[in-house]
Amino acid sequence: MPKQQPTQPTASELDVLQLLWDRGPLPVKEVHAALSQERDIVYTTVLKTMQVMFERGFLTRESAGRKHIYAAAIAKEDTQNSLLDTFLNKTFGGSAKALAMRALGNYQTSQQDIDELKALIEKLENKDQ
Amino acid sequence: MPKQQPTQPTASELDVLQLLWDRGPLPVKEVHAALSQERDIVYTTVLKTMQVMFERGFLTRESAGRKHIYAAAIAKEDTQNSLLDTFLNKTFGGSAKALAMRALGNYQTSQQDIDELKALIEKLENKDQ
DNA sequence: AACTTATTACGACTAAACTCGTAATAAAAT
DNA sequence: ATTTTATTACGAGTTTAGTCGTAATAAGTT
Repeated sequence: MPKQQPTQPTASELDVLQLLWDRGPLPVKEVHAALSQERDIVYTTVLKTMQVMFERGFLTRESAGRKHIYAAAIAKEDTQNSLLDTFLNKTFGGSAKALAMRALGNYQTSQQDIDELKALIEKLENKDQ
Repeated sequence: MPKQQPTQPTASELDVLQLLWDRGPLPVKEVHAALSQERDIVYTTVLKTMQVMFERGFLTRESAGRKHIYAAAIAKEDTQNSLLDTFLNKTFGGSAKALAMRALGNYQTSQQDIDELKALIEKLENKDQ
């Protein structure tokens, strides 16, 4: 089901994508500002990363005066699905159930989370038969 | 909850670990034989990988005549938990529920899987209150 | 003991991701 | 028009993982 992109974004590319998915198109300056709050990183490093991502087709951009405004060119869900597929196979031998149960068992779940999960399971159960 | 190991195994180190977790302690020769069925890989590449893993503390070994028998030194569940934690944060913004639902939605689930999930959710619900 | 073979040890090469410094460019300000 | 400033472009260095070839070692064989 998950659509495999030609190549997957790397870890630091994913950092950039998360930002653009969250906040919409941004110039390099703002991406740098945001990432700087998390870790030490120089402006040109972010710039270079985003230029490479543009070449790789992960970002689009448009000129606004002297600067470029970059936007995510790949969908958040598709990208997550692709990464999930890889991770699932490498680490959990492809067992979605094992992964799901571990995730739920290891972390807090609110009552609302539980309700959503119940609804999903209901749906899966009906789909099956 | 997931115990963070000093460092995490890389992709090809994980291949070795999966084998040792499945089949118990093995000499390099057998690990190479098994991995060769999946992809082209030279004996000394596997040897080197396992030597590095030994230095990193991921494997133990004991001498048996001229050869070494290697065993996994880190537990499967702990390792999966650690990798899951990293992946969850990087790719799903730390939302275990989002990850679980996506995994379940994207892949086939048997009736037995569903039953196990229901049981887990039941348990979570009771734990919460 | 010399020879063959199985295995390990070691070092070097490659590729990818990441990083940053410097140069070039283009806009804005004087 | 010249200077300053913001931004991009480019290239090179670093690190990590992965790969493999060759040399060394130790066991088994003749």
